[in-house]
Amino acid sequence: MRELSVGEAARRSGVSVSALHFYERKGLIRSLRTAGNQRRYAADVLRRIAVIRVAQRVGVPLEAVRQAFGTLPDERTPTRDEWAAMSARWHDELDRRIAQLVKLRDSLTDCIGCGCLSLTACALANPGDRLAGEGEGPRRWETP
Amino acid sequence: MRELSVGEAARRSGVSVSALHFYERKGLIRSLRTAGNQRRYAADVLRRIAVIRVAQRVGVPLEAVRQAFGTLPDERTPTRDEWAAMSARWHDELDRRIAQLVKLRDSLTDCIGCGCLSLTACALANPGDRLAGEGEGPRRWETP
DNA sequence: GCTTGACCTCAACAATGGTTGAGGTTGCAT
DNA sequence: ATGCAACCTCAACCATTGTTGAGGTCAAGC
Repeated sequence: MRELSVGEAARRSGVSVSALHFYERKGLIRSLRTAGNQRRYAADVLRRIAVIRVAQRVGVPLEAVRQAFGTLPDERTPTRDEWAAMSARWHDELDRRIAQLVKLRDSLTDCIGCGCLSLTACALANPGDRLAGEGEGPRRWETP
Repeated sequence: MRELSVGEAARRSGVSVSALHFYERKGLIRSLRTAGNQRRYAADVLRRIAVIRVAQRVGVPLEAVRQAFGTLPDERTPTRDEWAAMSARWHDELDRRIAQLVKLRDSLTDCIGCGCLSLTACALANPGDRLAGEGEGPRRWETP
């Protein structure tokens, strides 16, 4: 069986049929149609869905995934190398997220020690690593 | 200055006034009111907001934060120990998220090697660590 | 005492990521 | 050839996390 119906794709990927419709509307996946207008997916749709799920687990919005998929060929199913390149980018993304969380966790540990949770020096209160406030942002909060 | 107006709280925490209103509606923060019905925040609101931001960065929904805040005293401002207990829980949560991401990243590395991205054995396709499929979920996808 | 900026409430709207339902069609098995 | 599950489209709806605007009030300086 070279092509998948929506139902099969849904069962095999673990996402709902309506989600597949939705992804298609958003340009994340693509379907061929039978004479009777029913969707038929090439096998690579399963990889795409897997990537979508990975992205969602790390908080990457679908629009970003769509753009990442933009580097894949549209008509033919991607080669192993093309997938590997995409995977490598996700790997880097994961690295970044992990580093961010580790930093966050360690900051939190420090904050338990110091009693703070919203100081200028506290990474918790400073998202995006824009720590040095430029006039705006959190101020020192005088401990009682 | 023992009490903060919305504007001050917003400037010092880095979130918008409308977000503060929103958090209050959702029961995440609490305000006293002046004779003229304007909000006045106790200083601990800044910590609460910091915690909210941490939570959001790791993908915890506000409702969960509200429940976590349920363990804090409602009337009096929390003691350092009470905050520390909360922080410890967040620390554990962060640990879990980090472990998850690391696993995800390493799985991805493996997948680059094996060329897979949606196999039964692949953690990427199996969120929530429910790896052993019980009949449902992803099936092996025969490599070409 | 008057102006001005900060504040109030309430309702509507926005983006994301879908789900649900109505109303109709396809395709496989018997 | 007919019945039934699976499919189709389209529109409406849902939760989350806010923002925007209208219409009105408060408070502090001049």
